[in-house]
Amino acid sequence: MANERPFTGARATKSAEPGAEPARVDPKADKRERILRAAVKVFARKGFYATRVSEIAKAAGVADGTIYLYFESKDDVLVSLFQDRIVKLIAALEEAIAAAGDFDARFRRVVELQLGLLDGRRELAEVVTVNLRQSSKLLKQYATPLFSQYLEVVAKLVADGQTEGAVRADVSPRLVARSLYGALDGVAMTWALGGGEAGQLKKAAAQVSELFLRGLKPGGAA
Amino acid sequence: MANERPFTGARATKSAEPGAEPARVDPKADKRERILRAAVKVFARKGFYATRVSEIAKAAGVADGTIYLYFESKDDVLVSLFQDRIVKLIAALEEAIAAAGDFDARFRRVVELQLGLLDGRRELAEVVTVNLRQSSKLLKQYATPLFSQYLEVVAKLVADGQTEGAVRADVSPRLVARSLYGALDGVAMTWALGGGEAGQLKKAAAQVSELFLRGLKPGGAA
Amino acid sequence: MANERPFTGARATKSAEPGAEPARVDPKADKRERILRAAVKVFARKGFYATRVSEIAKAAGVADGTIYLYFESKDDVLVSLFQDRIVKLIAALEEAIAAAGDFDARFRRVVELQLGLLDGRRELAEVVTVNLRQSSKLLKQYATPLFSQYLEVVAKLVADGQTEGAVRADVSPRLVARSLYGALDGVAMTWALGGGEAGQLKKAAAQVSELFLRGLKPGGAA
Amino acid sequence: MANERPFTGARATKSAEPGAEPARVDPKADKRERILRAAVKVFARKGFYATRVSEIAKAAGVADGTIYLYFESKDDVLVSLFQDRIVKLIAALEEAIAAAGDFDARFRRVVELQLGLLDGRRELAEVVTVNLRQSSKLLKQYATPLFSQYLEVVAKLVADGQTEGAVRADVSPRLVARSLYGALDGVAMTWALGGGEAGQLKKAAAQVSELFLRGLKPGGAA
DNA sequence: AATGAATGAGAATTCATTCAT
DNA sequence: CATGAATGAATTCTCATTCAT
Repeated sequence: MANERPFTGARATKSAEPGAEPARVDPKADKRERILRAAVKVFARKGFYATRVSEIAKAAGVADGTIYLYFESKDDVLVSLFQDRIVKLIAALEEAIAAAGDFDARFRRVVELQLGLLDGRRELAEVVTVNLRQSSKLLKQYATPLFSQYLEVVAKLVADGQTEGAVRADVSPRLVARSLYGALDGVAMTWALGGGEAGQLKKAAAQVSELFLRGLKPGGAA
Repeated sequence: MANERPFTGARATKSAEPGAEPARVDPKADKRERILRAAVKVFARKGFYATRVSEIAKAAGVADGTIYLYFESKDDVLVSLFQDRIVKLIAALEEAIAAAGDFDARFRRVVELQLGLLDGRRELAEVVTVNLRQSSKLLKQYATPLFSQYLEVVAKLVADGQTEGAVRADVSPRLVARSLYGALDGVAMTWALGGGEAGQLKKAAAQVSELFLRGLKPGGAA
Repeated sequence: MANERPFTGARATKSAEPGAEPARVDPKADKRERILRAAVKVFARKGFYATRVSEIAKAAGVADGTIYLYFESKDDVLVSLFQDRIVKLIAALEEAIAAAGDFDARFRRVVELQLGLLDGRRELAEVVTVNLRQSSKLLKQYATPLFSQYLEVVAKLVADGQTEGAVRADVSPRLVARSLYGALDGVAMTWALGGGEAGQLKKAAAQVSELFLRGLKPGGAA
Repeated sequence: MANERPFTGARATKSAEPGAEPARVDPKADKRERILRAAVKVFARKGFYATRVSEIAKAAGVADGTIYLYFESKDDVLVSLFQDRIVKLIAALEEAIAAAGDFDARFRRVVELQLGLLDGRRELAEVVTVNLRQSSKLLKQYATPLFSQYLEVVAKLVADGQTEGAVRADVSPRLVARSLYGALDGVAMTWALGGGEAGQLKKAAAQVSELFLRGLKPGGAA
């Protein structure tokens, strides 16, 4: 029961990223990935707490003890899942925002990106929308900073939209970010808990984008 | 080893409230309430899984065993929390929607209602937005039907708005309901995990309403 | 919550003894045996229900959890004790009966065998005569088939005696088997609950054999 | 958890036998009987340990707490069952033995008496042969003296038979008593755990008597 | 006497984690 | 690196018993 580990990016993971592009996945990263992928499957089916470490091990085709060569603890598996994902997501969002286009185009890309990453991956979506809230440790210790960073990126986009005149001045960018996060999370969760049919999230993305963009447009009181 | 209890409103609680206003809280309901209130406090602080039944008992000022006179299990405490709340919420929403006013007014009331019920109750908000997703049993067995009912109510409101011509015909009412739920949930969660300062949720409600109402208004492509 | 396991010889034990003489006790069987032997001691002293699993573990020199690597439950420890014993007993009885000799000789061997296996093992005798009746599960689920098999073996011996003319035709072999079982059980129980002095059971065996053999002999109404 | 109470006939039972013949059962004794009768039913069905005090109460049609007005504890219910029964049995045996007749007649009456008291009462027979061995307290604290007394009565009968010349001199009366007890117990137990069909025990009694009487008869080595 | 709600000690079992091989 | 047997702390829930009514 290792407790109160302050947030740092470093963890048990011994895969000492040897710089360079990860063109060639080394066997270690390979096994780590295999474990994470197995964890997603099992978490989605049984929830974080009901999942036994031995089940993850079995699903990954490794021995129980092997999990601990790549992760500090069961919690750490979930934390890693979260971090791997959100770090990549933030990077992708920043890239999408940095690319050419007006506010609407950038906003649409942001929405599409987030739902697109989950479309066709029902299990991952369930883990992201449900299971990530199941570890108190993750929530209270690791999630906040990265989550705030995520919100900042979106809030920045909206604020820039205001500067450009593409967004009403009387909305709080941060609140829009929180609402958008929530809307996308809610849409993905209901999708995952329902059938999780491929393609539907992409379609939903267009509607959500439209809804928010119209909602943010200047002029004409509601 | 009573398992797989199909969803029914009935639970361990033996207090068969015979309608009428709860003018005179019978001691039983009183104790049940005390336990639920204590559970909210502890769940919010430690999360559902990290919460010990004995902690709830202590916080409620009863013996451990007493919990089991009113609830079937620890899970059932959370389930009850959820049910008590969502049943009341749905009723309140239906009332709010049935009251006079155009679509905009009704929509605003729906939003205000939901955030208003949480404003000033940080702990409850945290339980509702975070902890309710922590019991797999709740999620997979109890939540779905009631949650669907909730979505239906909101979707119906939107669909009626379309009939009235107050809402664009090209949005899916159900998707709007899912988005709105998510947005409100996201706003409440970030509020609760942040300070949870009283009054802020109410203010947020106005902005979220505005955002959605504008987003739903017919005419002028985004 | 694995329940209602139908009777099979297979249990938690993973040690698949591949026949052969146990010349080389594998560590697993070794530990299982250690646990069973410890259980006999503790059951005899405190009774099945008053015995704590932790007491068995302590007496066996293993951790509490280790018990569960070899047995499904506390009940299963008793069940295993019973099965291991009665299976061996039945085999030994069949062997004793198959060996040369007239009915009297075979009957005497059967009696000596049963009391001989307990003589000098007071604790085991107490467990067999008293504690085995303490688990309802054992009694109602596992014991019956094997116990019936035991009765059959003895009844068969008596029936064959009738064929040979060594036993009165007007007794029910099955009833004789039930009576003999009871008599031996009663003698062993009173012996165990009294001092359990070594050698006494053997002596009792001769008298009990004599009593039954004379009782079964044809001719001369009682 | 009242412990180590030395054996005395007195227990919680407040029904202060008011001398006189129990011609008119007072309501108190009535309720005590009701509870005992209910206990027999439940013990037979579920075993002593698996039986809940509340189940006995329910079966007896009284409140849980009422049990404790008539008995000190759950153990005491079983102990009382045992004592009530064995005291009456011993008295009846002594009476049967005191009555006119030769050894054979008296022996037959003794056997008939014991099996006759159980014939047609399957549940009682199960309780007597199985459940009475389930309370360590009963076994180790209360049963021994009364059980010894029972054995003495039978042993005395056999010893007297030897004096009369009706029984071989080379048998131990005490061992015969132990064997007979066991045989009757075994017959009754197998009867109870099997169907427990009425009438069969009486028939068995004749055969068991015959078996033992022939076995005890002097003359002609086995 | 009778009730039954409340108590709280108690115990079987689970399972994350370790570490000898 | 990998394994998986062993550990033992930790926790839910049960149920005999009490006692205010």
